[in-house]
Amino acid sequence: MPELPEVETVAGELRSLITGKVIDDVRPFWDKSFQNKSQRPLTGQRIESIGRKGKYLIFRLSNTFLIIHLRMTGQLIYQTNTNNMSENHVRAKIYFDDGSSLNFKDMRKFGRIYHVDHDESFLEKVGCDALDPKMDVSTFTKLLTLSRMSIKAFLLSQKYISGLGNIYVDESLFRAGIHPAVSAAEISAQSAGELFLVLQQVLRSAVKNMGTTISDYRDAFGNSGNNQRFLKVYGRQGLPCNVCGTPVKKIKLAGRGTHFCPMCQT
DNA sequence: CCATGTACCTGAAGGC
DNA sequence: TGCCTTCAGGTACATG
Repeated sequence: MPELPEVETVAGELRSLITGKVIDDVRPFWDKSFQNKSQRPLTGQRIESIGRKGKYLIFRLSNTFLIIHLRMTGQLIYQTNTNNMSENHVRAKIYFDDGSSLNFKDMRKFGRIYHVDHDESFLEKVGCDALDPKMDVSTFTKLLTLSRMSIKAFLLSQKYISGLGNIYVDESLFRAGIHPAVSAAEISAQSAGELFLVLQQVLRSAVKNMGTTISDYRDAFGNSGNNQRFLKVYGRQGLPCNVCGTPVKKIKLAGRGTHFCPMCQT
């Protein structure tokens, strides 16, 4: 489920909801969902700030960090005594000393909460975030030349540039007019530059739309996103391309369902 | 280096 | 109604 825009939406909401709160307890209900890699106690630590790198959420605490990846179906729902929330699929709960809590719901149990001493070493293999100012046109263009993978696989791999997933890769390649099977290194500098601008535009407008909900994604209040209304190829297989009318094709590439217009993307 | 398959999980949807 | 297969926003790991 969640890619950069969805994680960014949740991060922004949690920033105003739980920054400054003090953790009373973290309780897992599915053991694998919470991985404690620190000797230090969580109880009594304050949430100092909330950040994000790629699809990872980073809670900076007084002494340690909580790092959360939602994988396919993870949700972080904020709960107070005044709102009621279904307890279905709750895999872990973070309790605060004011009685409120953050609920980690995850139907498929792929998501993880890590408690670690250092965030940077834990995330060192994750590439620069796609919306980080350090990622610019010339950096992106140079990165492409490093790999002969298909551009689809390149963008999905989180080690060069992070935050993109299956939906936004397909949407960006469509808007840039690039066939998903083209090898990254053989894309011209000119068209790599265009791709980068399109990529950022697609991500930014998805953030404005509070993310894309296909089925499971919900924000911290349990609400769906709105960006699914603006998808041009993802999930539109068999329907006419809204630029040229050719039916949108769906193939398997890099192990994932891949949607594209065979006419517009070369 | 790269592509492919499998594993991790649950549930929805489609074919028969 | 039920049974079976396939698929799903992600990633780690094994195998040629």
